[in-house]
This record gives sequence, C-alpha cells and structure tokens, in this order.
Amino acid sequence: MPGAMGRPREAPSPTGRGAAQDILFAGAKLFGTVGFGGTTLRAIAAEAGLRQPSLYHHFAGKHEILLTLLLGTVQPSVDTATRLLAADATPAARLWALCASDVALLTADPLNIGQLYLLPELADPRFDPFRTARTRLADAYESLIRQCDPPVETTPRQLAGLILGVVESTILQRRWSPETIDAGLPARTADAALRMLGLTSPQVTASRQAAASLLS
Amino acid sequence: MPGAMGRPREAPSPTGRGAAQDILFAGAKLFGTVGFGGTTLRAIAAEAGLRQPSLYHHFAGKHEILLTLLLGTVQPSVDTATRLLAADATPAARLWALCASDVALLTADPLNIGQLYLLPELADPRFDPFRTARTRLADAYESLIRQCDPPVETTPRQLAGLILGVVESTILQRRWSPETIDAGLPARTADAALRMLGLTSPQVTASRQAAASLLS
DNA sequence: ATTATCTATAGATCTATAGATAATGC
DNA sequence: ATTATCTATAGATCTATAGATAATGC
Repeated sequence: MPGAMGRPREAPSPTGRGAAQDILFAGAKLFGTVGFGGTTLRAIAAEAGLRQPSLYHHFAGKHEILLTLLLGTVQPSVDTATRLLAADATPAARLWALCASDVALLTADPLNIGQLYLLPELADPRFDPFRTARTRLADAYESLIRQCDPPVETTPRQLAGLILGVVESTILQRRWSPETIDAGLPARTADAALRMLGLTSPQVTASRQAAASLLS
Repeated sequence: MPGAMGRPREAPSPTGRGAAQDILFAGAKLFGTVGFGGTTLRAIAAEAGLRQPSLYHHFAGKHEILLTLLLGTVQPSVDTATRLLAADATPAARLWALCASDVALLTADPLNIGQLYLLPELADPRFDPFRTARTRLADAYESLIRQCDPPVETTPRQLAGLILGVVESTILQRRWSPETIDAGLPARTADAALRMLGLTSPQVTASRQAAASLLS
C-alpha cells in the first residue's frame, strides 16, 4: 500500500492488499478450478478487478503467477522441515511434527492452494525452481524416516513416497470429501504415517506427545 | 478394424487399433502432460495422425474424450472392488487385495493415466459420471475398512480418505520419483494401508498371504 | 448408399505490444 | 518524472460447421 501511485483502478482491490495480491489470489482460485491451461489472463484480470494488460506490470505472464504461488506455498513447509531436522527430539517425534505441520498448512487456506501441486503443467521446465524446493522437502522426510530405523525390506526413499502421499492426500480429501476435514486431521494423518513405518501404538502416542512442544 | 470404411487417412494409425483408440491414446498423453485446458483438439489430432475436424466423427468434443478415458480407467477398479466386497476371506485380506490391485492398475499403463484423476477440471459437472463411479469405489474401501474393526477414535470415512490417499499417491510417485516404482510397490502400499488401520505385523503378513488367492 | 476422412473457413477467442491517461513525487 | 493503470488492437490461435472426397457395402 505505498500511498496509491499511478493511474487509479477502475474497480477496487478485491483483497484490499494491492494489485499483486489480487492477481495471485485470482490465479490460485482459477488454476485450482479450471486448471492452468484453462485459465486465461483475461479471466485472472477480471477476477482481480483489473484489465488484462495491467497484469504485465506485475508478472511476466501466467507462468510467473503460478510459480510465485507455488514457491510461496512450499516455502513454509521447507522452513519447518529444516527447523525440525535440527530440532532436539526423537526422529519419530520430529517426523510426526513435520507430517502434522504440513497437513495443517494444506488445510489452513480457504482456496485449497495445495491443488496447484497436482497440476500436470508443473512438468514444464519453467517450474523447476518449485520442483527443486519440493525435492528438498522430500529429502527431509527421507532423512527423518531413515533415522527412525524403518523395516529393512523397504527403502527410506520408498517410505518417503508413501508418507508424502498420505500427507498430500489431504489435497484430494479436501476436493472429493471435504466433510472428512476437521481440526483433528493433522494428528490423524501423522499417526497414520508413523504406523506405516511399523511403530506400535504406544510408540505413536509417545511421538505425538513429544511433537506437541515442537510445534508451538 | 472393420475392413477400412470411409475415405483413407492421410497418416497411418499410431496405435494400429483404429481412430477412436488413436484419439484416446493421444488425449491421455496430452492431458497428462500439458493438462486438459492446455490441450487443443488440433494437438490431439496431430498426435493421433488425423486432421482436427475428423475428431468430431468419434467424439463430441474434448470433454467426451476425457470422460471416456476416466470411465475406462476407473471401471476395472470398481469391478474388482465389487468382486472383493463379496469374496470369501477376512476383511483385512480383501482390503489388502483391493489396495494392491488398485496400485497395480495405476502402475501398469505406460502413460500414468491415473494422472487424469488429479485434473482440477474434473469439478465440471460434465464429469459427474466419473465422480459417481469414484464415489462407489470410495464406498467399497469404507465398507471393507468398517469390517476391519478399526480404532474408534477415527471414523471409517476418514480412514478411507487416508487409505485411498496412499493408494493414489502412486500417481504422484510415478510423476515425481519414478525410481521408487517397482514390482513390489502394490504389496508395500497394501501393507502400509493395513498398518495405518493399526494392524500388527503378523496380522498384515497373514492378510497379505490370504490376499494372494483373491488376486489370481 | 453409407462411412470416415479430408479441405476450407467463419467467428470467437486470447496474448502481447503500443501508446494514452491520471495519479503521486520532487 | 515516475508509476500504475487504462484503451485499442495486430497477429495468432482454436472450435465447430459446411461441404467435398475416396473408400466399402449392397
């Protein structure tokens, strides 16, 4: 809000937080409902309360809007993962905390912005920066899993795929059966993740309790 | 191959199985890489070795191509689920078999066609027939889960969301880390699903062994 | 005659640029 | 002067239809 520079807008800002935020919010909403390829710059502009050419003053194009959204969404997860990798608690407790934190992030925003992770267009090299960040997150999961001494018949890498899968299933649960989403989902999901590693119920309970102090 | 009727094609059939199959194969490939909205009828036609207007002789439009693909992909899962709901084995063994069967289906095709389940455009009412079938599949999971006497602190519906999530994580694992895909994935995933329900290792092993005869 | 393909194209987009406009900053 | 928006639009699509064409079936 730098004191209103430039020619005034025809329509007011829907978010009240400036044109760039208006565009990102509109993009998240449209990408998540009609897809990336199905979203036009004109549609984003209309939703953001601007004319289409005005978007170019803030973003080089549609790809840059999506990339900004992706990086802004994955960054809090990577930050938490980095913090937990170095935290003082058992590996199982830290893994529990990471799973619960990610599920909480995925359920917190009103637009189910995690849906953007599922877009097939992310294969485009222009989204490599996001894929790099996402790989770092997967590496953090794998590292914590390895420290949990999982069963030898499955590799930590394979277990990371399964556990990330159940965490990210939050996205599809919000889409297909939103009635299963409640405040308890992060804990249920983190419990399920530890059980997948073969931890017993008492071990899961202990990890959940130890994780509480890591997430304040 | 009904003896080549109509004007001959300019290009040969890429699949060798007729124009309709060419179109479906091309559609699956493009929808999964550049998305639904990012795929044009011209691109499908080019990939299928036809001219764009020829598509209309087989499908009413892009939506019908995707809907055909979706229903053809989910149907085998629904069939297996229906069969297993009535099969003669413990609920845990039948649930193991269903999970393993679905993961096997999701890893079997070369195009990772399950990606189509993740498209945001499926919210469009034109894909309601698919959503109905997918709901029936989710109901089958929920029914088997309920028969497994899961922990009371989580509802069968919520557990179905988590277990379907880990099964469908196969799709994202193929996309992001294909090196974790091998012939053992269906069994690993089904094991993980039963562990999420709180079954002990001996119970999981027994279910896995009992499931073998259900999947012949 | 029927079928499956083709060519041609009207009409409706959509993207990206050029350049005008209406504010504030100095 | 700088900034952020606007209007106008060229050029490049893309969809869907009309109608021609080249096979087979009878």
